[in-house]
Amino acid sequence: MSEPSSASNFIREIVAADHAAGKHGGRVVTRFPPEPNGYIHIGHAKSICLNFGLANGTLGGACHLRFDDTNPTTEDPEYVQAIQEDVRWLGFDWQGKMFFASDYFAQLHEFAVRLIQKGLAYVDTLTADEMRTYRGTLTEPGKNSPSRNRSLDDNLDLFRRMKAGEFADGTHTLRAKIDMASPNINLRDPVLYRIRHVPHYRTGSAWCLYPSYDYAHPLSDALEGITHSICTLEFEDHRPLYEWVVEQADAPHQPQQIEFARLNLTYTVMSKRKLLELVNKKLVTGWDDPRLPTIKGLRRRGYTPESIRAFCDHIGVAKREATVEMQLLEHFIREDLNKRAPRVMAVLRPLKVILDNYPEGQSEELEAINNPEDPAAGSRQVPFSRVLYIEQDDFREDPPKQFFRLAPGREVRLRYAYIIKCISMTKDPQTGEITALHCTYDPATMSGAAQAQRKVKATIHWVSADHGAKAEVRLYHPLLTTDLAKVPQDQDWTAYLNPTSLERITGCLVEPSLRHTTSGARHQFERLGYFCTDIDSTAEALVFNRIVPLKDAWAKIEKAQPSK
RNA sequence: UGGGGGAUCGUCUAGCGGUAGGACGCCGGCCUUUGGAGCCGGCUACCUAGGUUCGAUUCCUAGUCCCCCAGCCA
Repeated sequence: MSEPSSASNFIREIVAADHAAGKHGGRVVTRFPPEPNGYIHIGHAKSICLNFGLANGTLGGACHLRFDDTNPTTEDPEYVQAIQEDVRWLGFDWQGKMFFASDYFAQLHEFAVRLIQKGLAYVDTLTADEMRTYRGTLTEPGKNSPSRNRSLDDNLDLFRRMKAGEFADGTHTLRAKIDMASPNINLRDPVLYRIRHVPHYRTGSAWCLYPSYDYAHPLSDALEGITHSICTLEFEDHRPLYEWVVEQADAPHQPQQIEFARLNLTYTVMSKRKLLELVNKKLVTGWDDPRLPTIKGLRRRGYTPESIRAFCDHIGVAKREATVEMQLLEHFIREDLNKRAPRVMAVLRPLKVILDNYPEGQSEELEAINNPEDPAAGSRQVPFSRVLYIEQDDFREDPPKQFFRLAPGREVRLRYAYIIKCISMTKDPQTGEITALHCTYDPATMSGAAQAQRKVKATIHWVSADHGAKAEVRLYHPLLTTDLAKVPQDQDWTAYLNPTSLERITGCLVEPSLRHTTSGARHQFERLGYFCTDIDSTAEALVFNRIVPLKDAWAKIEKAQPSK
């Protein structure tokens, strides 16, 4: 597995230069600041790898995990728990540096009082609608609120009463006094505190006013001694506000905000709002639905943390908007699993094969290599007998050009076993569907035997009918039928959900060694792909998720062929 | 037509005045008891127009296009 390349990027360069110059006292402290209002996804993984990577690469560096829990109406401890699990599962350790913005509520409040005393904040009684009107537009300056020149004492008193719970939600806000005419709308007296008579999952009912992101975030960073506060592009024009807050509140330390482009992936959704919608509307089975790009989803699907880290290391960090092709993610899980996943044989869509010249009632154990990429993985025994199942796709009654597999009169090798020849087939008289193949096997061609050198064009996988275990296999296809960036905002994006994103195949047959597989185990089903035993799987009812198919040269050839 | 950002192969990304490189993808070939893996070769890019310079993807000027901002969300 390719280890973190620590490929350079503009942020790494800035941090390295600062570190070398002894800025921030030579320290490098970053943070991953999720809001606990949803599960994290691979876009967050990019940020996690960046932030932890930056800190880990520096002597004495640290990366904090900080929950940005300033909005109790949407946040939930379930998410706090899940996010911790996911960060840990990805392979990162915050070394005890786990914090909550809510830890700072008292200090944040003190900073607010100071801002009021400095004449830099005021209590406003405008309603939300009025405030919007007063804010102006992108091209017109805003107007000062009538509350803007309240006396210092009035402000202090009103703010005290806000905190004491004397006012209803929405009636008062604390606003920064900056510039209602600023061309940067974020500087038009942004709201610092709003009233919410809602209990907070951590602070209970201690507070009925909660700080806004623009106020809490920079001060939380400052309080923790964050040196480089890395966030996504949409916060770029909040930076002047970020700096204003830290400066004017006389915070102990000035962190540096740096923005980068968030990750987008083709044919999937990467917005918390949309993911929540999928979960709430039960359009997916949950946050861990294997079709989702959530960490929990990827994990259940069978992705390894190593593959996700390798992916994040290779996509780079820059400021231009980018949408990475899903194939790149798939590349990294294939690369990882090719080296470590044991091979087994499984037939997804079984076609019965009867070896007419193989003695009835007889069976033998054949040796099969566990992983040709890893000699240490050893080998196992696979039972062989007269009646087998092969993949329906591996037989064609009327084979097209370049089809090397089984067809009437043709020969093929059974993996780790004999060469067989198709003699005849039986069909369902009603439907015409092929129900079984009659073949003969050549005993001299046992895999590895001296006379086994005869060349055949294909080797196919199989499972012995009497020995195989039944299984359900779940195949996953892209969540969306289009790139959402192309869908107009006012359109219902769920119309572009792929109706066949989940394909459940029952009646699959897997080799007996898989009977005792445990959930989370990953195997390569030879010639098919990499599969992960699902948590739904039991000894009686095996369930596998396809993580990613193997590259399929034949599928490409077939697709390129003129349809006959 | 306010402000803030961004434009390099199909997709990501490097470049920091000196032959535009890598990865994925795609196309060939070799090899193969997985049409997998591996190996070899090829493919295609500097938004436009001027300027500075011996030399510009890089610096300057003027355009063009794309993204973000008018939540008491983050």
